Amino acid sequence: MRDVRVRFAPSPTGNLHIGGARTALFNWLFARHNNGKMILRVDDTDLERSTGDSMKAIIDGLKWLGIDWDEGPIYQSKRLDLYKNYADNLVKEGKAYYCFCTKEELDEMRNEAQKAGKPPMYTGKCRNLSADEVKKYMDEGKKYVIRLKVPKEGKTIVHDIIRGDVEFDNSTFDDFIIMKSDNMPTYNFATVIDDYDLKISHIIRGEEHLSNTPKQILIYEALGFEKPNFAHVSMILAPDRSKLSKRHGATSVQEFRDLGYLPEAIINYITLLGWIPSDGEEVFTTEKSIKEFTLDRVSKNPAIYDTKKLTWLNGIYIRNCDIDRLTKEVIPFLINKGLIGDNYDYDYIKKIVSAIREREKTLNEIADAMSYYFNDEFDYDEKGVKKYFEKNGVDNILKEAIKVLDKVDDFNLVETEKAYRDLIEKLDIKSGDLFHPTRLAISGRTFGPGLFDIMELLGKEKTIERIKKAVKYIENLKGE
RNA sequence: GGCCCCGUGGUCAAGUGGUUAAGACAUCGCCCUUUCACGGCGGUAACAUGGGUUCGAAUCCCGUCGGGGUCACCA
Repeated sequence: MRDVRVRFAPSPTGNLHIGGARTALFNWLFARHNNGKMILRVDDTDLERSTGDSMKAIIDGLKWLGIDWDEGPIYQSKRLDLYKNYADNLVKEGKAYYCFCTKEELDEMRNEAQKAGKPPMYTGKCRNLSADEVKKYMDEGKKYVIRLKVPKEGKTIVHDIIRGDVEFDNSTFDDFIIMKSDNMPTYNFATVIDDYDLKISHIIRGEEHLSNTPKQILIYEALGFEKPNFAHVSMILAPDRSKLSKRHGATSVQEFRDLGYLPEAIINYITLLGWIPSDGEEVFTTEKSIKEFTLDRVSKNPAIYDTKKLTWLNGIYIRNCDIDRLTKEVIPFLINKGLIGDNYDYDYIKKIVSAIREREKTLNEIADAMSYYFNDEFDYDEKGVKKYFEKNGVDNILKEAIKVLDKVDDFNLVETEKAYRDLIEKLDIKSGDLFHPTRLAISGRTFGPGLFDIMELLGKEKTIERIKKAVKYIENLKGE
């Protein structure tokens, strides 16, 4: 087998969506598995729609995910001479020809074909123009494109690693354009030339390109190039089985990042959309997928992405994440929510993160769950109030709690718990009668880390202050 | 519309002629527990459909239906 060289070739017309990310990932896994090279190429021959911002977004997205490349980015727009030369040669060899048809003429052709109930194909009007005619039109300065002479008979077969052989009848293709009138190559033409020029061994791309592949093969054959191997990965669909778009919520890796997902969780998840290790274990490192990744194990079915599973995976990665890294990841979310400013106490935040992380699934959720550590003004959970604060005698229990907590000198997890346990015994109440209202008083919530963890983190002063405030609140409730 | 791809529970997904049709997420119930989460145990739930081939089909063939893609001087 020749050296493995693969490429990811986005067109810079938007950000990196999860489908593109998965295509990049599968290329990358394949390259790394085979000790091959990964090449990043930018298919920017559409001058109208290509933007630098979008390219930057795609590169950022890839880097953030940890997908790197060995060569590139290579911009097609900077290699125009290459395409032009090959196109001119094809014309010289009689394998392609100049076409001077105008947009209006083409539209008319299409309309007539439609009327006749035939597919809207180019009729080959300029296919047999004489040299004189060509010269005449050229001299007149008429705009032209270059079309490939497609054989009218025979079949073109795509040998696809994932799908097997796929046959196409050549009669279903017309003489398609390879060079546009602005001297830019069309996608199919530029792709073939670059893939050849860059010595790409395996073209791994989305299924939407499968129908284009026979055309590309026709170009390979006209040019006399050796063909690469093809593998078309199924598409990722929205939950309603339609094509992914903005209305389906987060679809780009940037959006998932802003929602608080970790890159390794996203990588793990999108790998799972079409591939699974031989042991069936669904949580795995990239080392493992690199080691095991082969194309013949890639699924043919289109996949619908399910954020629930992504979220579950993210929770696992959050729980296993290095605490310093996790803290650093959470801080921007905290700042964003206005919970902390630029001068923050890193060690304090780290302690809170470590108390909270195991019950949250995204960085965003962690930041939300941390609010009461920084913010004294919070509302009590409504259901919690009904359940715990409106119970007879809670105010007295909490008053007793204040007294015992006040006597705790070393205000830590062990000592506060000891004080509480003693109080429960003394008052002869159930632990929940004290724990639940206290939790609500100091955090406003009915769930969260262990009660004494919260107390220790909050410190004596704030803990007691908040319980006092809750007592007042409860007395107010009774007064009404 | 022509051509092409795909069709196993709500979702991902094992399975390649003989299985009680795995597993994971989600969902439901129970257990653990000061709460929530984690974890553990258990439940509900699938071979799109009709014909073949075969002793025997989720697995092979054909039709139908459904979904998707593509047919541009977009990529």
